[in-house]
Amino acid sequence: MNFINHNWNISIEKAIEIQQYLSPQIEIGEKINLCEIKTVAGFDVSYKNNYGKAAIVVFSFPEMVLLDQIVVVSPIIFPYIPGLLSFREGPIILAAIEKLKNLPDLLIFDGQGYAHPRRFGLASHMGLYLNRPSIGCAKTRLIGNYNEPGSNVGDYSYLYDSETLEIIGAVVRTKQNVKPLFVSVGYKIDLSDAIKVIIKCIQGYRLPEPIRQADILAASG
DNA sequence: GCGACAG
DNA sequence: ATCTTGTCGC
Repeated sequence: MNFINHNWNISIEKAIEIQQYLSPQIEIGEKINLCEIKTVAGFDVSYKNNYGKAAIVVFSFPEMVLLDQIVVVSPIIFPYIPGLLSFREGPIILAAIEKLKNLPDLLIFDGQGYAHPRRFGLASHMGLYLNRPSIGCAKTRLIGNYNEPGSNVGDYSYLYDSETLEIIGAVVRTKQNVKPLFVSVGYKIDLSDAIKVIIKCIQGYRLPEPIRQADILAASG
């Protein structure tokens, strides 16, 4: 077993080991400029019994015109363990990506990126694995402390590691009077740009459109 | 030991 | 994530 292309059918201990080994490789990824991004994709996975349904929805950027969508159903074996989500959803997400004709320029995931115990959440893992810029966009917090962000769309506060006080992400208001989103760097993008992209993807709802549409698609029949 | 804990 | 009805507010 090598490392970036590691096996997915592994033990919990091995999964943690892989995260610790791969996490440092996130910083060697050269950051991209937003002007290079022409397409963005949103990912989501729904569950039913022992099966998962992964959905990918691709939009042009920054125009936000729907370009493509994919759905894949497959058995899910790895359990849900906070901090190890990528080992549960990674396989089915990669299977769905294989059906895309073109890999989008930027990938947005429903979960954390850098705002993770080992700085290697779902978005970071997928971004590194696919060598593509990625962003973590979660509906709830996994780790970290923060103050409530302002009430206007676009307002945000920082998410800090509770022990080191390092900035690990941002808490972004994407809709007035609605709970904020937890945005963090995935791969090859800085936090400032990640926040900008998420805001540009907001089309009147709490969730950025790529994720919102993927949610709807994964939840459908 | 107790509480927290992405989806 | 998923199980679940009505209900308050913009």
